[in-house]
Amino acid sequence: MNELRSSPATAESVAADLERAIHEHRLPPGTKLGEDELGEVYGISRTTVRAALQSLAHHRLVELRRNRGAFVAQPTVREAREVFEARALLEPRTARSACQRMDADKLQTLQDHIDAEHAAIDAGDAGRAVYLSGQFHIEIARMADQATIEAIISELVARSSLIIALYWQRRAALCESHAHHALIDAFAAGKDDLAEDLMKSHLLDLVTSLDLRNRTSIPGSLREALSQ
Amino acid sequence: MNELRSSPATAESVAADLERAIHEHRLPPGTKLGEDELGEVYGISRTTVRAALQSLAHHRLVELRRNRGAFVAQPTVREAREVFEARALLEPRTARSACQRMDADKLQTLQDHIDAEHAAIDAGDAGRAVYLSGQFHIEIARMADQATIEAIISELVARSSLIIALYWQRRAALCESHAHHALIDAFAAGKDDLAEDLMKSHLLDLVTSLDLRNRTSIPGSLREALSQ
DNA sequence: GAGGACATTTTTGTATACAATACTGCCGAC
DNA sequence: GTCGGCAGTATTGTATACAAAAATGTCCTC
Repeated sequence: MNELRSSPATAESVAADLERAIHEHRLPPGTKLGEDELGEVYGISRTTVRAALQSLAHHRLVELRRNRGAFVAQPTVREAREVFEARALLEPRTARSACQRMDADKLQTLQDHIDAEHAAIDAGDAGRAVYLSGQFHIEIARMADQATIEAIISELVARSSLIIALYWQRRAALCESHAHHALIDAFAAGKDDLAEDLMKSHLLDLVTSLDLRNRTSIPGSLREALSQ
Repeated sequence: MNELRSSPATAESVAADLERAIHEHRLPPGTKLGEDELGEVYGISRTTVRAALQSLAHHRLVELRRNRGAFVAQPTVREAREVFEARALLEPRTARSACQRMDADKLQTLQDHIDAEHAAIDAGDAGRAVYLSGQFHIEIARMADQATIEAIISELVARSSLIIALYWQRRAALCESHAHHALIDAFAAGKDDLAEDLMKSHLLDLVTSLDLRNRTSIPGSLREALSQ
């Protein structure tokens, strides 16, 4: 995406670029992220690449194996459950707070998000739709005016994106935006109790839409290659 | 602490060492962490030091200012409130889960923690007492068998340690261990509702024991120097 | 022909050298 | 006397070079 930017890429910009690529499933779980390769792509040295990879590793988006290199993380079934457990503790109450601080501008921002989501779905860009769907949750946390919780949710949303890439069973791609619509309605009506409940059940729906049976899709990329 | 270890220090060990030093308030908020200086102390190059500092920066324990260097973080009053807001969302429910999975071994582990805490207090080592007090909370999260939530709480506890260093008003140093005792009792009795409530009020007590008035102790070290 | 050991190659881990940026002290002008 | 600019110094940011580890491919032995 940024191969030919004028100023040299920084560790932060590379990390952001990679994070987005992972988010949008252009870099699927298990992908090897070679340092030389990335350095060549972005026109920077391995030093800077390593800084970016370390940053992503701290967010659990890439796994760093000693003397082996960096790989796009492959959350286990257990991790998947845990991430949504954590989100279930944080997001409903955060949605309530956001509802209490809602105003016309914020409502419009959320509406724009949903519109962009729909546009991505219509364009057949599922990866981008997932990304935007996650951003919707982060935006709500931001509106709750809790920067710390927002940062935590951002991380969990990013990991959720990986989880969706691994465990999503394509049944109804549109159920999500319906839930998001309902949330906006609750926000607009100022019904904070409802917003909290909607978020709670929305997250529950998300988990149940995943295929988290204890099959062996956990470990390395070899299993995936064998199953093809 | 590790100046004369046989094998060379790794980025991880340096990060752990620094984290502990920050935890125990041996490195107070605002302390400059020069790369050359640290490299000399641990007998490693700046490359490794930088990796450790970046790791700590991701956990918000140190602040990285571009072309300025690394400093032990100085959470603002706002951040302090936010950190405890997040803990209030996560820890009570986690204490409940831990209670439901409690057994004799785990109870003993928690009791040992408290004993160590008391020993540190008796020895006048307040820094270590704060560290152990934090570990108590992390241990509970671990017992809830939620690695993801445990990691989040670990980060919040570490930041809480900085907040305590900055905003703690020394009144009753022993109120904490009393709350921890009460929690153990609830665990032993298997009263998960009580455990959840106790954790909730314990966190509330912690916040109220801080001096979070909007005084100007926020920004750089200059303000602190002026007030002395 | 199969298995294991060794050498090769590739890739990461670490240190060092250079460049860029910000800070400190000095000097001159107003 | 104070303010503004300028040079020197120190520290971080980045790149490159070297060392170590792991993976792979080849060859020899059984």
